[in-house]
Formats: sequence, C-alpha cells, structure tokens
Amino acid sequence: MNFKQLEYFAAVAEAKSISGAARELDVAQPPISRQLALLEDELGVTLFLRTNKGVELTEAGRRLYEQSRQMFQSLRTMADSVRDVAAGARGRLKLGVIYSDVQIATHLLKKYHEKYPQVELYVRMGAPDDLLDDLGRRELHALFLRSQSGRSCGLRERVLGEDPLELVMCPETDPAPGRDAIPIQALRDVPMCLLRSDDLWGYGRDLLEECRRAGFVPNVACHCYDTPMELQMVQAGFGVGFLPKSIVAAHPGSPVYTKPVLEFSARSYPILVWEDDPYQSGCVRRFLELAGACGL
Amino acid sequence: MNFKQLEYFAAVAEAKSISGAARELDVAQPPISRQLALLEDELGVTLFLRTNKGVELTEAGRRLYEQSRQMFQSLRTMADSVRDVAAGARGRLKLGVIYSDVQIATHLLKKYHEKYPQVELYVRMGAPDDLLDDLGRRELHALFLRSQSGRSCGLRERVLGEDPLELVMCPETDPAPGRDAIPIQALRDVPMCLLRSDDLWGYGRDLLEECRRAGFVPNVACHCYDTPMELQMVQAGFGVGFLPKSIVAAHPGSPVYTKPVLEFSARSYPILVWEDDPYQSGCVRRFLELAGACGL
DNA sequence: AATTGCCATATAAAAATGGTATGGCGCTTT
DNA sequence: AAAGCGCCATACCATTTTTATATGGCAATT
Repeated sequence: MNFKQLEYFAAVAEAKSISGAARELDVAQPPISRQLALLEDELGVTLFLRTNKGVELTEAGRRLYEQSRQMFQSLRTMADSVRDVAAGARGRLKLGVIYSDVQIATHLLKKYHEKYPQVELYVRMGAPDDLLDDLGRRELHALFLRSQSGRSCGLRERVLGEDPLELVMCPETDPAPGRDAIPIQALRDVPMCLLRSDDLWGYGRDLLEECRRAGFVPNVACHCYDTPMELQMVQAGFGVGFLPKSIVAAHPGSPVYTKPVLEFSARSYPILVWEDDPYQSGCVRRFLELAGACGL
Repeated sequence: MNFKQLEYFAAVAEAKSISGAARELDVAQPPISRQLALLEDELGVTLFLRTNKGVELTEAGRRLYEQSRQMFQSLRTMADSVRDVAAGARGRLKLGVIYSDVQIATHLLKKYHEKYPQVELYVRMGAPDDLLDDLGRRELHALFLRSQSGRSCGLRERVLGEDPLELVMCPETDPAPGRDAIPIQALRDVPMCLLRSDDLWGYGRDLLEECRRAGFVPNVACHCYDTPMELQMVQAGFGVGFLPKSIVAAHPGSPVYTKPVLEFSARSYPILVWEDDPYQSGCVRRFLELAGACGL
C-alpha cells in the first residue's frame, strides 16, 4: 500500500466513478483502475462494487475511506508540525534563571511566548553553578545569569541590561537615615549580609575591597548562599545587604529599600548564556534571536 | 512524501546510521541516502545531522520520527480494520424483531455477539409491516418474524424453529378448569382477545375458522394490534388469547398460562427474513450463516 | 601514512507507473 | 433491434522512478 493508491482510492470514492476520478486527478483512467485493483489485491478485500454507471463503495471500502481521510489529515499535520519544529515555532525550550534575573527573564519570556505560543517552556530557578552544570549536561538550553562569571569558557553570552548594585536596608538598619546616598565611611562597623564571596558570584566582593581601601574591616554579620535568603535577612534587620537595585524595586510592598554608596558605583549585568552549538534546535535559535533584538 | 520514504527514515532513525538501516532493510545504502535527501527537500527541513560515524536526529527529525511511528501504527490498524469489515468481524448489524420472537432473537444474538464482539448491534422491535418497510428501505438488514407472511416477495427466509399456538388464559377465564387441553366446543361464547385478523399476521385466523367449522360464531371481545397488548388484555381478564406457547413460557412469574386446543393444533414458525442481495455486507453474511447453522 | 567506516554522488539496470489502444458490458437512443 | 454511448478492465508500449554498482570525500583510528 502507498499514498498514491490511497489517494486514487479516495478520489474514486468521492467521484463514485473511476473515470470521473481520472478526470479530477488529470490522469488517464486505466492507471487508476490498476492501482485500485492492486490495493484490493493487497488488502484481499473488494472495495468497490462495479456497476454499469460507475462504482459504489462496499462496507469495507467505506471503512477504508473514513480511515484514509483521517490518515491524510494526520499526514498534513505531521508535515506541518515538523516544519514548525524546524522553524522554531514548536518544540521545547528549557531555561535556567537566577533569582536576580527573574524580572528580566519573565519579561523576555512573555514576549517570546506571544510570538511562539506553541513552544513548551521549561523554566528552573537555581544557583548559578547548578544551572551551569545543567547547561553543560544539555538539560538546559540557556541561562539568565549575571556577569562576573569566570566559568563561561566555551559559552556564549549576551548582555541584556545593566543594574546598579546598591545597599539594601530597612528603616531600622539604615546607616544614614535622611540621606539619599551612603558614604562608605558610614559602613564602618555596620553589620552586613552578603552573598558568600568565596565563589565568583557574590555581588559584595568589590564592596568589601572598597571598605578595606577606605581603612576599615567590614563587619559581615551573615554570609548568604543565595539572594532570596539575603533579602530575608536584611528584611529581618540583621544588617544591610548589597544587591542589584532592580530586585528590590520589583517588591514595592516590602519595607526594604536601597540607597547607592557614595564614591563607589558598581553594576551587575544581566546576561544570557548558552552553548555555542551550530546545530542548536530551532526554538532555541529563535529565542536567542529575540533576546538579541531585545538586549541592550 | 510516501510510505517508503517514511519507512526508510524511521529505519535510519532507529539504526542511527544510513548504512545500518540499509543492512536492516536489505537494500543498498545509496537509495536510502537519496530518499532521505528527497524527504528533507520536500519538507525543507534537515532531519539528521551527518557525523563521521553515523547520523543523529535533529529536533525536527525527532518530531517526525515520533509522528511517523503513530502513522505506521494507524496504517496497520486501518488495514486490519478494513479486512475485519470485509470478513464480517466488524461493522454494523441492524435487526428488526417482533415481540413474539424476542426470546429466539436475543438467544441467537447472544451467540452472534460472542463470536463477533466487534460488530455494533442495532435492534428494533415493532410491528411486522413497519419492520418490512424498514427492510425495504435498507434501514434494517434482517427481521425476526413469524411465518404466514404474504409479503415476503423478493425476500429470503429461514425457519428458526417452531412454536405451538395455544390458548392463553388466567385462572378466572379458564374455559375448562382442571383439564390439560380445551375442547373446541368449550370456546363457545368465551370472550377472546386476538391479534387483529384483517391483516395477514394475526395468529387467530385459523382458530376462528375452526370455531365456525365447529358450529358457533366465536366471540372476539377485543382486537389487539400487537402481541404485548393482547397479553395484557388476557392478564386483565378480558378473555382468552391465542398465542405462541413460548411467549408465555418465557414469563414464569406471570399468572397467565397456556393450554392446547383439543382437535386443533396450529403452529407458528419463527423465521428470519432478509433481502436477497449478493453483495450483502460481511457482518450480515456472517449473521445469516450463524442463523443457518442454528436454525431448525 | 594507511586503513576503515561513514555518507554523497554518478551512472546503468530494474521496477513501477502512466498513456494509448482496445474489448466487454449494460443502458439509452434511434 | 441495432447503433451509440459511457463505464470499467486488459494489453502493451513509453516514461518515470527507484534500485544497485562503482566511486569519491571525509574524519577517526591503527
């Protein structure tokens, strides 16, 4: 059995006539006659009753006709969906996001999903190192991280924006109430909650350096493994934090707020990171394109 | 696109190698290479990444593979179901049954359904003339009737059994209590509920004739249009009826019972009636075969 | 450097498919 | 009643498609 036979068969069924189907398909009558006979032979079933003025489906033929219509339908669907996958309009996109990038990631994904609604999105939040491991294992296609990475060897990245790093505090722990910016000297002896700086991702490393340069040993009250925890500690009054301004700005109801450090401006850069693979799947390519178009 | 290309494609996907698939399918390698290229051209999509030690599905190729498996599955299903329809193991069987034949019909259908469980059964009860009309309109395939028909011109029939016609009564209307059979003379003046005898289907016609031969005019208290109604009238004490013994026997809890008429034995013959069509659908043929094997 | 295994291409043989001519059959028309 | 018409089936040749053989390029291994 092959498509041509089924196609001929369906045309004959619709025209209720072999010669009629031949006219419809723009081929001669005998080929259709023959293919029909071959199909009947292969199935071992009579599909049409030949009358003097055309043909008529048997019960079995009716069944084949119904099924073959579904067949053609799913054939078209199949071809279309394969093209969609290749074009990146369908498929699976798996992304990793660090807490600091939630805003920018969701914003970008919203635009992406509006443009490619058929792509299934998988998103996972986690620590940068864990996400990078998954990226290496090809379990994620791209990551929303912050620049400063020392690990992006063999990886491609794209800067998506910039974000000033500022001190985070609540009214009780404000080292300089009433002032819009905080002089570095005001941080002497102030307890700080910072991301652990023994790896490469902590935002506070340069701030600590700056404090030492200013002549005092900073007081790190708490080392946090992740940003959400740091925010919670700051909110609980443990001390001041040092985080991208946008994270705090995104929580308008929260009692915490930020102020810049006078004489010290640091920035963190949200970046998109991915493997440099020339055979990247379509939806990943489209996503990276969109990120490129939306990037800074 | 055609089946061969899909088949080759699936084999390559499974072997992760063109030459491997060629060995598997027992064809040379170049044809597969070429059909694959044709398929990719038609879809406008790269389905495999060619490496130095085989090939690897792309995302789009993976999609096509998944879909093509379903495709092959439904293809097999389709062919099988068409053969089933032709063999009579699948399809639709529409039957008409008169009340008197309910027992024999259900019994036969039970056996049929055990043998051909995939056939959808449609059964309808009605008056003989209505059923015959539907048979003529091809809305029913066969009917369970009783012989005596004058209308079966052009129809084929098969006797399925025989059934003595007996008087039906309840204790209050018994014309000869204490006796096993009732002499015809005992029916003089006894009110009777009979199927209307102005058409050809009434069971009582010959009984009325016999009464007249015995020298009295029978007292027909009620003319019934159908058997269930006649039974109800008899049960309500309107008079005695005259019906196939098996109908009453099938209602063991009922107060009505039957007795034969002495010196007059009439029988009715359950028959199966159908159109004489050489292109009868498979399930009808199988059903008639089974009826033939089970018939008297 | 040679060998091996892979895929792609070119070409000739084989197979399948399509077109033309023709015949049988039943119905309608003259 | 015979001729004409439209239908499907068959026979046969032409064309197209598909296959097999031979060969080349390429990368990895020996």
